[in-house]
Amino acid sequence: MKIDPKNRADLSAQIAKSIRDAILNGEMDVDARLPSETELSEQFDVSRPTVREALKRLAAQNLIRTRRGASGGAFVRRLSYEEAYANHITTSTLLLSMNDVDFETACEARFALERACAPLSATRRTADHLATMRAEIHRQSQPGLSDESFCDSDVAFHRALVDGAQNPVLSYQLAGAVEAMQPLMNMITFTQRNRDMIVGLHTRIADALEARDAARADAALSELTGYTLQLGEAAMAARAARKTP
Amino acid sequence: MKIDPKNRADLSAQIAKSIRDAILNGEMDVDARLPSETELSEQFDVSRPTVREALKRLAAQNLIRTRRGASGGAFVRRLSYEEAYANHITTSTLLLSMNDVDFETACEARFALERACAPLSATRRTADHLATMRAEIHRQSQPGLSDESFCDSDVAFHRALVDGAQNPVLSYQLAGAVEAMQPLMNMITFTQRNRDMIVGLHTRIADALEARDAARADAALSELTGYTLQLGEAAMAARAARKTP
DNA sequence: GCACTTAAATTGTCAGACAATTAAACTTCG
DNA sequence: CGAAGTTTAATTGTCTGACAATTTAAGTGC
Repeated sequence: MKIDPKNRADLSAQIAKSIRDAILNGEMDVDARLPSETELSEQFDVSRPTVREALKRLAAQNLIRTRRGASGGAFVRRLSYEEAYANHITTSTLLLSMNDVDFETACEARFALERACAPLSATRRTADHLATMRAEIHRQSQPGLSDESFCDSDVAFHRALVDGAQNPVLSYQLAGAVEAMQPLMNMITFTQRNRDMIVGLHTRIADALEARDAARADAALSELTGYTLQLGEAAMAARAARKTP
Repeated sequence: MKIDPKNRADLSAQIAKSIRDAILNGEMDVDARLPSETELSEQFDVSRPTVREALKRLAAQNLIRTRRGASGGAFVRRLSYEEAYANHITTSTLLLSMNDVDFETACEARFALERACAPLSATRRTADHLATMRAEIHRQSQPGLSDESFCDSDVAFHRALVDGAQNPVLSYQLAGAVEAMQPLMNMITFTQRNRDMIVGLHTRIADALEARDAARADAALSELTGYTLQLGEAAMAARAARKTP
């Protein structure tokens, strides 16, 4: 396949990179079998544990899967949407939490992207998408719902909105923005008045999509953006005040 | 830290998951040191190679970094934007290529997201962003430029547009959509007439952003969307015709 | 007090072995 | 001959023990 320079530093990382590049460059098709660990160790002139560490790196990125037994081995794996979603969401969440992204920035990004989906969703949403949105609105209206469940439902509502655009690439990119916001949203305490307001806006969005009215959907989303921003800033201010009284 | 159930299957994956969850749940702060490999192997009651495979999985996801020597070890790593970008882009590219996403879908997603950035970029773009865009426009006008270089420049132009929104979260999410399109764009042969048309639209976008005119920017982007779609479909049709003559 | 040496801790790598799993080849019996 | 069961070979998963490389800290001599 490919060899390493004389550089004897971080062998497993080098080997992993070498194989990863081969996959990314399309030199290996989906479901192609990699050489066995023993063969790889001979090819790269390293020990089997080192090869194994390299393969585990690739497995961690969902690039390969392994099977034991005769005619087993490591195989190039088709990256599914579901896995990519999950990966994207954890990375986005981590990125936001580790880099102290402020609520305003995350919120702005999320709603800007959602508004990009709205016109497409107005055209293409199915009855299923609408039903999901209505169901989530109903759930959000239940009294005694915890803040966390309210947020969950909020995410589900917006996910349905985005999925309504019927563009998997869009859904994939949006998932990162919408889901990664959740930890930040969870810091907010939603009073009954807040919830009523949000439910009202959600209803307006659903109504607009039902009527296939992109402009009205956009207007409601715009209002929701402003309102969420307002709630978030109040929550952040309260939080800051508690920390330095 | 945390232990495994009696389940003796895929030990290294289990251990990796256990540690990853601890990091994601915020149980370990950035730069916190994990126990040494020997300690971990005792804690989880497995051998050191198994622990090492688990750690390599985490390293592959940029969750930890390791240092040799006394007071070395594995440390929780702050995920930087640059790394997350790179990760996001390779995943997006792989996802598109492995799942045979058609040009239309990818293109639609990309421009929908870009149009979401345009209004913000019109408000916030700096002279630097404008300068980058102008420079790339100039580069695109050079005669004798290869198709690949033209695409590179196109990506750089659009990246500047997105960065102009001054929202790192937005830039991060957009990077996946814009860069992942490149392999698809590279299938297109850009004639001089195509290029003139695109350069013209780019100029209109840059002019609009310079004038901080969101509506004009949006209009130009909309036209560019249609034109790119048209080029792409022609290229895909030609490609299909070549395959089955 | 400062430069140098030594020691200790830790990851990186290696070699060889055995267990677990799987598919194919082989054998046996109806 | 065919089918069911058995053996065998290939491959990954794990373990043990060892040594090398690297880095920090402690000690030592002047």
